Amino acid sequence: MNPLFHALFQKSRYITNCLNEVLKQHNLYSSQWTILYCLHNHGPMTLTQIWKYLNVEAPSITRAITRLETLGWVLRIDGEDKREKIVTLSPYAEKHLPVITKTILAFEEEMIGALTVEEQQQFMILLEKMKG
Amino acid sequence: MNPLFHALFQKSRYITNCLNEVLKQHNLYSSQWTILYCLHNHGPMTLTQIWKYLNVEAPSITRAITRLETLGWVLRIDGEDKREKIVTLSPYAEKHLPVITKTILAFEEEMIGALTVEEQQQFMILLEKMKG
DNA sequence: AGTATTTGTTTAGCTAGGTAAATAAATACG
DNA sequence: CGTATTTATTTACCTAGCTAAACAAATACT
Repeated sequence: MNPLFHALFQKSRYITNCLNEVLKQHNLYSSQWTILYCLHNHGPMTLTQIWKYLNVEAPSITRAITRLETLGWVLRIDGEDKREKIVTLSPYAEKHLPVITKTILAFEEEMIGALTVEEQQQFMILLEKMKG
Repeated sequence: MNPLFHALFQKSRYITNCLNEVLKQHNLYSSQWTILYCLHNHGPMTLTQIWKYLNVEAPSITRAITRLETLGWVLRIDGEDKREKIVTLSPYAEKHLPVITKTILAFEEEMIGALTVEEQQQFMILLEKMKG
C-alpha cells in the first residue's frame, strides 16, 4: 500500500476512534453526532437531503436515523410528498446539543491546533488534488 | 463537523471504494490486498506482527486471514511457540500477486499523480501534525 | 515445582460503511 | 386515462473496523 494512503487511512480511523471516545460521555457515536449536527445547522431535512449532504449512501442514513429516533434524538414525520420522511431534532436534542457541540469543538481544536490556518487550507487543497 | 475532518473522512472512504472497484477484477477486497501485499514484502509473519504493522486490532486480522485462507491465498502454520500462527502466501498467491500489484500501482499513480513529490511530503507532514 | 501473570489468538457482538433489490408514491408519456 | 419510469425509502446482506472477554501456551515469581 502506498504510504500516503496508509497514513491517510490510519489517521482517519484514529480520529474517528478519538471522536467516539469523547462522545461516549454523551452516549453518542460519531456518525450519530454528525447527523445531529447537520440537522442543527440546516433545520429539518429529508433523508435524501441528509445522505446527499453527508455524501454517504441512503441505507446508512436510514439505519442511523432509526436508531436516533428510538433513542429520542430525532423525529421522523411524513412530508407533503408521501414518499419522503422529514427528520427534525427532538426537544431533547435541542436542549442537549449545545453542550455536546462545545465539547466537540474543544476536541477538534485540540486535534487540529498544531496546524496554522494556512496549513489547514493547504491540507484541504492537497486532499482536493487527489482525484475527486 | 469540522470541514477538515469531513474532507479527510470523505476522501478516505472514496479512495477505499475506488480501490475495491479496481480489486474487483481480482476477486479481492482492499483489506485483503493490504495483508497480501504486506506478506509479499515481509515474508511469513505471525498474526501479531501483521496487526501491529498495519495498526489495526487483532480480531480484524484474524477474520481477514481466515477468509484469505479459505480462498486459498494464504496458509496458516503453527509456530515454534505453540500460541502463535505463522501466515505465509500460498503458491497461488505468489503466482498471481505480481499482476495485481501492477494494476494497483497504476491506480495509485493515477490517484496521486496530480501531486508533486514535494506536495506528497507536505501532505504527510500535515497529517503527522494532527496529534498522533 | 506450582501458581500467577503475560502473550497470541479467537469468539461474540457492536458501529459504520457499501451494493442490490423491494416497495410505494409521484411524475411523464402515449 | 392508463401504463412506464423515476424517486424516496427501506430491507437484506456484505466488508471492515472496534471492544470485551475467553482460552491456551509461555514466562515469571516465590
